[in-house]
Amino acid sequence: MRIATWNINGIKARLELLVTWLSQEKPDIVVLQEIKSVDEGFPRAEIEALGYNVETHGQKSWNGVAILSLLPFDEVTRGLPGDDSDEQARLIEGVFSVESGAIRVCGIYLPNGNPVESEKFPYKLAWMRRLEAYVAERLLLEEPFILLGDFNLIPAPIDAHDPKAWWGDALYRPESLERFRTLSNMGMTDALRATTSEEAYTFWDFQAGAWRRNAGIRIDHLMLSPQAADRLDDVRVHKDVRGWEKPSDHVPVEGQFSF
DNA sequence: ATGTCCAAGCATCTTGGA
Repeated sequence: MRIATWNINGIKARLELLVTWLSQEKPDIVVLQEIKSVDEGFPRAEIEALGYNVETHGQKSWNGVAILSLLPFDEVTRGLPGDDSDEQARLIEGVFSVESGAIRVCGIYLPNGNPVESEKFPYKLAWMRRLEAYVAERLLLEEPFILLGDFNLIPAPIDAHDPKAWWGDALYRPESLERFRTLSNMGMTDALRATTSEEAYTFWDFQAGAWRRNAGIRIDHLMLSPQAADRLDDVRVHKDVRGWEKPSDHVPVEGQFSF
């Protein structure tokens, strides 16, 4: 089974790109971030035409997440618990049946957190604390649980072309990395790093010729419960998609599993 | 030095967000 994450940066502007990629790759499950659309505005018919079941958790203008799946959904959960005043659409989870039982796939768009001096940075850290509580509950289920998406976090120096330039940014500073490490310490495995110690960027800014200079960062991750990590075969970053017509600034990252 | 792109609105540019 192939399970992918992709920050699409606007579903309406990228529909053609997404349809091309889905038709070519036919992944089983895809989580999308930054759909920048309300649920009613999501172009579900075009994606359903490719055989996908579609569940969205959108909002106007910003954020918004979705799951596309060739398998039918057994359950869908929208939103991260822990703060009733939080109206940002950043989490959607689906449960699917496979031969060995159930798998749980949770797509997230973790807050960017910049500028660090603004209220956005404490919101990011608080969101990550809430995510830890959520993950702790999921781990108790002892099922294959795949937490994937745009984490807006650079885990280590190898994950940036110019780590010194990023140090201090909300994506790469001690408070953020401490929260990310906590997820690891709880038992969630960084799938890409379980398969390679090579550079593997997933984002290249639209600005400053970042793609041309390969000035990328790795911020899109698959984090796996032990039961999911046991079934991981490989991880593939679809780097070539960044060079396609009218690309997103992120590329798809795909985990291959023996489910 | 700055370089880009998307969504939305009392709109055809401006603004906020990344």
